[in-house]
Order: sequence, then C-alpha cells, then structure tokens
Amino acid sequence: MLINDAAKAANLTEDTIRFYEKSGMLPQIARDGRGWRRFSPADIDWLKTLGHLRATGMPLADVKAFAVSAHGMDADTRPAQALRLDILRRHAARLDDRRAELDACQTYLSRKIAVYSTELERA
Amino acid sequence: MLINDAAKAANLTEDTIRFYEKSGMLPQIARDGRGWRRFSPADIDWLKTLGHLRATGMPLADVKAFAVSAHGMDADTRPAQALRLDILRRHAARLDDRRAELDACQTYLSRKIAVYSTELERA
DNA sequence: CGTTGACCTGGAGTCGCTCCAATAGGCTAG
DNA sequence: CTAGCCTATTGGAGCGACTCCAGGTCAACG
Repeated sequence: MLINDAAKAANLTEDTIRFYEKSGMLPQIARDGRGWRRFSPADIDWLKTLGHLRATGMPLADVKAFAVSAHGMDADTRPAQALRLDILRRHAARLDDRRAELDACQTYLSRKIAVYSTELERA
Repeated sequence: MLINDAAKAANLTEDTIRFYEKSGMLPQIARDGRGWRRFSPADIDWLKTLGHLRATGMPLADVKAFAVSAHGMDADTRPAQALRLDILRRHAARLDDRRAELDACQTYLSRKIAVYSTELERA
C-alpha cells in the first residue's frame, strides 16, 4: 500500500505520515525499488492508533514514548509494558477532562443557539 | 480586576489574555492610572466564553469573527446575529465530530488498558 | 521521447500560544 | 531617602504540530 492509500485508510495526510516517520513514531516502513514507502496492514493499524491518540490531544512526546516502547526490541518486557500502560492511563484521564469541557461548551452552544434562533424568528 | 485575577477567573493565562486582546477578540478593556488593564465582570464572562470556544477547538479566525460581530455597533442587527448563529452552529457540528473521536479513543484506551493490566498482573 | 503522475527530500510557513528581556510605578524596610 | 520587591507593561523570540511548497526522480503512457 502506497502512502496516498495509507493516508486515506488512516485518515491522515501524506505529510503528516512523513512527519510521524521523521519524528520516529513509526516502525521501519518498507521501501520498494523506487524508494517509495510500502505500508503493511500492521502499519495501517499503527497509523490509525496514532490518529486516535493525536486527534484526542496526546502530546507528540507521549505518542513518541509510546511508539518507541511498542516497537523496541524490549517491547514485551515488564517495564516497557508498565510504561505504556502508564501513558495510556494518563491519556484516559485527559480524555475525561476533555469530555467535561466538551459538555460545558455544548451546553453553552445549545443555549446560545436557542436564543439567537428565537430572536431571529421573532423579527 | 487585574489581569492575574482575570486569568484565574477565566482559567486562561495572562499571556493568552494579552494575545486575545492584541488579536482583537476582546472589547475595549479599561486601563487604570498605571496603564494596567481593569477587567469588568462582563469582560470576565467574555473571557470564559472564549475559553470554552477555544478549548473545544474553534479556530481563532471564527472566534475573532464572532467577537467582532458581538462587540461592533451593529451587534444587534439581523445580519450580525445571523452570522453569529451560523458560527455557533458550525462549531456545534464540530463538537459532534470531536465527541465521536473521543468515544472511539476511549474505547480503544479502555480495551488496551485492560489488556496491559491483566498481562502485568499475570506476570 | 516528451509529458504526466505518483512519489521523494529538505526547508519554509502557519497557528495558537508561551516564554522572556527590558521597563515602569508603587510599597515597605532600613 | 533610597533600595529592593511586586505587579504590571511592551515587543519579540521560541515552540509544538503540522502544512505547504520547490525541485527532483523514476516508470509508464500516447
């Protein structure tokens, strides 16, 4: 799978994927004869994972730590797994905050939208 | 109210507030004899509103359009209100997307966390 | 055999802050 | 009375995370 299809499959842009690779957040991506990246299904899965984490605001530094831990050759050791668990737990906590902020804003919006709507109808 | 207290009240930083003022997203903020900003309760409310919109990812350009429309002298005209309503509606739609992404990521996380947890316990 | 099209790289630009250095006026302590 | 400290001021540099672009390579197609 070439980068264009990978981008579509993972819902990222080609540039973002190249940037993630440069930043060391991807495992070795295979290259074909022309020097073009060939993405395996596992690569696509990983891109989707990164997409979720980033789209919900995990800092790149954390994503990178997660990536390095997951693809190093000590990936299956106890400390590496504990590190990854910790990163995920801290992100789960962040998501709770984001959900609260989202709820607050949605409440604000629906109230404001109701006000403007009735005001505009009335006129 | 001075900028430090305003920052605490609105849950923003002093720098962010100054930046918002520079960018034209605040109404005229009064200054005292020393040239220090004095924030009124209405100013604080507005800062909180901006905080909600930004924290949930409304682009600055939209926030600014909203601000200009809300504080201009044509603020209460029909077209200005319609514009603001439109901005809010588009943001409400964005929030739906964010909520979906947040849900997806939370599902991913709780699954992963469960896997890592049992794996680490078992060892 | 020219041009189209998908990819490559390195680097500049953008958005939204965030941090910093230099400056200024007022308050208390010595 | 003046030295130090506190809270603000400004303009500008730096940063995170992309995003865009110029210039280049290679295979294939008309």
